[in-house]
Amino acid sequence: MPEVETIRSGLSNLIVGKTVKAVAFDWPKSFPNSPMEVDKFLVNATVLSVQRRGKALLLALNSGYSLVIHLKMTGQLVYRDKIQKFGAGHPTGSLIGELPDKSTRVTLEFKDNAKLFFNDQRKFGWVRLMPTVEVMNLNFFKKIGPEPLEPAFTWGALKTQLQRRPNTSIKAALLDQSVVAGIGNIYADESLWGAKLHPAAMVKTLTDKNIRLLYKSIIDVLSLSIALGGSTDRNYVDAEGKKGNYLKFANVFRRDNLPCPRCGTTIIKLRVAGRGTHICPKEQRLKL
DNA sequence: CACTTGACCTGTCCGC
DNA sequence: TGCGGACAGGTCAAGT
Repeated sequence: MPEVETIRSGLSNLIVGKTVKAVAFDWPKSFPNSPMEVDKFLVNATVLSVQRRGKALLLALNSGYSLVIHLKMTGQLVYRDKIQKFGAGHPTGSLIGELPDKSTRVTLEFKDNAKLFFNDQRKFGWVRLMPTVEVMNLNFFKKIGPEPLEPAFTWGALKTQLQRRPNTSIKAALLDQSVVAGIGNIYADESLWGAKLHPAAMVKTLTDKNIRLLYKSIIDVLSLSIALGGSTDRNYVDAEGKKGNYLKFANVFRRDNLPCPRCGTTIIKLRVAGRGTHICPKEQRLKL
């Protein structure tokens, strides 16, 4: 979510008010709309806003339609102005080369000749054009949980949401977007380390104290990552093509065989909820 | 119903 | 070098 939020704020400054001139796309799973729909509701439409819900982006258009975008693991949304320069010498400092490249699935061209590229190496992500009033009817949004950085998300709200998954591991629960929106594998590991909880601990075994600490940890971790422009594990870049800086400050994620920043114990990697998981084995104990 | 496992894709890295 | 297998930030369908 911090990565998507970073893209959202960047794109908001770059494309709101711009009008689409042309659209190129060729991979139906990445962009399933027909050329007819695109001509009618996207070409000549002006971007009204760029919003985020969970890990999805919503670009509202003045045609009554919206572009809904999910980047999944390797998606990128990179903006290039009309000059089409790139690399370290460019004012934006983009680390992505010339676009489009082999991973480009969708290109939006604006009337001022600026372009927005949707790149996605693994083709898991998607862009979808649909009526704005129907967006929240997508299953993805119908079952999505609370936004962790909204004021309504209190520790009690976290407890209530967790009680919906009592018999699963706390890691699986945190990754479940219907429990809390926006926590992915990196932030689940970092939040659990912050709260000194073992990721395989059953949700129903957590105490109120555990949940309060976890709540604070989630908010701290997500807020810090947004402040640092998100995490670049491999593919992630922001709307200007720049990498995020959070992983330099991560405590456990991808730090197996390195010392725990709190106690010095060697961090280990295990598999929980089918995902690579990093913990301090001394501080994050599985109570029996 | 609650929960877990594979599938969706491409690319990279590691061991033989 | 080459090849096979495991793994990668997420979600969904199908399985138990």
